[in-house]
Amino acid sequence: MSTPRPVTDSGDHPPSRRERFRQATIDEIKRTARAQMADEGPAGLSLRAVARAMNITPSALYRYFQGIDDLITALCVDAYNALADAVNSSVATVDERDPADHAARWWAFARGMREWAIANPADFALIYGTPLPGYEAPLEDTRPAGLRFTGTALRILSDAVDAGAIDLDTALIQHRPTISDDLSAALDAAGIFSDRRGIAILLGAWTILQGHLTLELFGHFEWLHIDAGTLFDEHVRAMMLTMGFDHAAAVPPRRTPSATPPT
Amino acid sequence: MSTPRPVTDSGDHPPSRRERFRQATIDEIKRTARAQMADEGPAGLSLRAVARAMNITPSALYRYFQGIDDLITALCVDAYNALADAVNSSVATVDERDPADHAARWWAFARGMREWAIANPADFALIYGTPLPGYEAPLEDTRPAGLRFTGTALRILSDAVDAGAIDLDTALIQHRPTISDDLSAALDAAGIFSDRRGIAILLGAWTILQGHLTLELFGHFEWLHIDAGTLFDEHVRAMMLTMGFDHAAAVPPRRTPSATPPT
DNA sequence: CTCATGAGTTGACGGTGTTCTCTATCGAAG
DNA sequence: CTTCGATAGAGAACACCGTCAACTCATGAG
Repeated sequence: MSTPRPVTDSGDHPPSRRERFRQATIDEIKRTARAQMADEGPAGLSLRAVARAMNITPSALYRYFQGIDDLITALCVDAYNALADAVNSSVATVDERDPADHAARWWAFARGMREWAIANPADFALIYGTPLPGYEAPLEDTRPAGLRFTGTALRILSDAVDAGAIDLDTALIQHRPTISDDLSAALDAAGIFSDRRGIAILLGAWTILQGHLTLELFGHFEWLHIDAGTLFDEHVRAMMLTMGFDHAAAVPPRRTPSATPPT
Repeated sequence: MSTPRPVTDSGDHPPSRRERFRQATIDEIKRTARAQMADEGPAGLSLRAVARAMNITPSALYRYFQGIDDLITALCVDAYNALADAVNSSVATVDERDPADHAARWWAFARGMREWAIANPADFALIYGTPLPGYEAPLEDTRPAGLRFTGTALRILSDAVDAGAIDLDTALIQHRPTISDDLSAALDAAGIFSDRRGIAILLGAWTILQGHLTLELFGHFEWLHIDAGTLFDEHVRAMMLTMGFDHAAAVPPRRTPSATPPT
């Protein structure tokens, strides 16, 4: 489906000299594009500017990407993976201390997401902000990477429910959403969330994270001169109470003092 | 500050023939620009395309707007005002039935916002989505319109607290955010929310609305094949419980059956 | 009637994504 | 070591974009 891209590799046994150079160029293009995106947002990305920064002709980029849409897709996949890596490593530091502290795992997940978003605002905007004008993400390339993040959240919540750290009956969210048969079958196969209320809880949590991060990163808290970090913690705390977490009252201390992220 | 724009009006007593024509042209430009924005999002707006649609030269537009940024600012202000009008009229229909039903007022506010956002996704993205690449909104023009919306929410919540429909002590959000002295003074002058917990409650509600609407409008619920309308109601319901509303258990019937908005 | 002011056009500049044609180099096969 | 196909890149062109300067022409006020 997406293979008409000009590629060198026929077999994949040893990365030949040419293929290594090719991969290095692809990496440099993506790196340059990300740097440019960081300056003026995802919509400010420009093939010609990337080429200029690399001392290369714009048309030369077409040896590596079919066009700017293809480059954007690659950046989207990288961003999804980077976000998933960030939250996974954040949760992992809890796991190696006490894998049974499910509330701490969720805190690590939420804070890990925020820290990644603040460190990489352009990537966050790319995947969770306004869709780019003429661009439609090819889901067959993008979805797997995107589901890694969702999967981590799903696993944390599912584990918490199984361990009794979340009591679905005391959760304020009691909705059982109707979901597609595909997803339903996938969940049953994975043996998680046979109680559909978990889906609603996950969606509610996602909504709050998305809401806070878009408001914060897109500058809507600035005129309030409010401490966004503390506010985020309060949102997570309230969210955990509505989710049915048992011990959510205590906000764990923050690793980094509440510094305003550089805008 | 923003008056070097070429304007005709010296006095404002009778709108002269010229000024009427001028205003009509301005309206047509904004209408054309909004139609174009609706097609391919805020970042897809193009002065030349607007001029083309109006059978006019691009440079002619500079008689009416200093540049594309100035046009964007005008569209932002219009969007803020349209949103405020939408939620105000939505709340007004409740008020003329029973102004003391504070839960119903909040429901009307929330649903009014969603209905407006679904009907005008480009305008929503313009003011609450990813900031446009080179554009920085001039706050002195934009803020007053933006505050109309905030003010409506503030008033509904304040009234609800005063009437006892919201019990701040039972709210899950107990945070008292530190806010700027300006805002603090303004609140005191208006005699609302001397209890700062109300601010946190307002911010929490705003976060959920923003989160749900960006997720829904930017297409992140599509692969779930979920009923976004029902999900929204559940989010509002849970939100009202965390806010300390007393009778939030019942979701009021929807006026429009949950039809998927045209994408 | 005069004439400044407004609306509008024309043409240019530098920027953008994209495509086509051409050249030089690399790497492997003979 | 030579040959030759594949690859990387250059260059020019096209249509689009925002913006500006100079110019024309009609309007409306004195």
